[in-house]
Amino acid sequence: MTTLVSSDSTHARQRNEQAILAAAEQVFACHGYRGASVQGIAEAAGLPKSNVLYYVGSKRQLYVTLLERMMARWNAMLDDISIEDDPAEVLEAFIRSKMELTRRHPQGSRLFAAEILQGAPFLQEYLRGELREWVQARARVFEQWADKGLMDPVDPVWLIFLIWSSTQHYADFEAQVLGITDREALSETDYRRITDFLCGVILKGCGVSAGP
Amino acid sequence: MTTLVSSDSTHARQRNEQAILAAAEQVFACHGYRGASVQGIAEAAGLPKSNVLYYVGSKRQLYVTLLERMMARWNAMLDDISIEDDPAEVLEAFIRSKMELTRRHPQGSRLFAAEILQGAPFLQEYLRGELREWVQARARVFEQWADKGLMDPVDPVWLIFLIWSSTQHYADFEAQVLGITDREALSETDYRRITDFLCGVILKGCGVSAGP
DNA sequence: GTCTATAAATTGATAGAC
DNA sequence: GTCTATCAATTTATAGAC
Repeated sequence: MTTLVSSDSTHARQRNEQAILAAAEQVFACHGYRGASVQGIAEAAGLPKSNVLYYVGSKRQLYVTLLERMMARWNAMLDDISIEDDPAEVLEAFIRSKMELTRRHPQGSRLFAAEILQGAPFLQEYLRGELREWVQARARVFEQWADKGLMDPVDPVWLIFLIWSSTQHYADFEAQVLGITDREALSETDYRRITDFLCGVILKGCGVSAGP
Repeated sequence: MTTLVSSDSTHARQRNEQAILAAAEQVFACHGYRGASVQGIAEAAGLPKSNVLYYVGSKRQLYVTLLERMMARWNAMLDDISIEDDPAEVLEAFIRSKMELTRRHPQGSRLFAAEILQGAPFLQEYLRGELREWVQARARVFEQWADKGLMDPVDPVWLIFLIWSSTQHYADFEAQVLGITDREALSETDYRRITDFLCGVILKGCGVSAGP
């Protein structure tokens, strides 16, 4: 009995929470933390405002939950590398997985951008800790590749930022991309072509040739 | 007499308006249109809220004024090119002037990013009109260069987006860049090195060799 | 769990004293 | 020109009926 009831309410809870998270990601991405209103999120989720606050506690908690979900997606993308790996394979996989994150989670990507844009008040710790060490570990590998003549001696941190920025652009500046290219949306073919373009230019640009 | 008085008030007006514009650019860039409050802008400008509204009319007018100022800076950067020009020179000048815009006007660049992030409600017309034609005109020149074998046959629009995104990144994601590189600010030397890096990788990456 | 009502603070904007 | 006082609307959040 309790099982049946709690099963029903659990389903209702899960369904509502998912609707709220999706709606909130869109609204926070569009207007930033301060610009987003719980009212607006509730309307986008098709629920009364009170229900939204009942489920998520507060606007602040909701925002943190969304940031954490986006960080989890981001971390799932970051696999380890070593000097023995092939530079071309690693850089290409790097670009492709980052672009896939943009394509699959454009709202989350924009939410992340809005957070950084306001000075990253909620993500300072993550940026200066976890993420910084990840970047520096990769940078060291890139430098060793350059020492072995496998790629040009470019600054590895600027290279990582180049990959991040050029892929992130298609989420954050989607409105500009669509306006200039006169599209309603980017198709999977568009994404494939853009990714191929970025792989081609960036790999060639830092002197990495195709794998063995 | 009238001249003297109006001269004084004109100076006061100009001084206050400049303070308001600078403060508003910072606050709008940080929190977006909806997230910014006239109160917050007034505090940043060191003026009472009423005075801000007295000078600029309304929050909306202030925002539009700032967008127009940023568009003017942007347009001042966009010089014409033709098939006779040297691809290496043009692409390098393109990257350098865009990076200079980022360096000189980081707040304005972030304001622009926040506007696009929310779907460009105020800039739709500009994006689908003026800017789109400018991009397509350049794209045609790039294609003719590729036909003449002066550069690789890459999609010119994706190439323009690559240049825009990789330079814009150092304004929009400044908080991330500073956090990861453990800096307080980017120095002029940093900007020079990043610009050199981007010129090197992008020009080499699309098969453009150094000028004659 | 769901909803209405409401509290307490803040929003953009204006009126009017000085 | 500058400021205080104030408007109506909206903000986050909670209390309590059902």
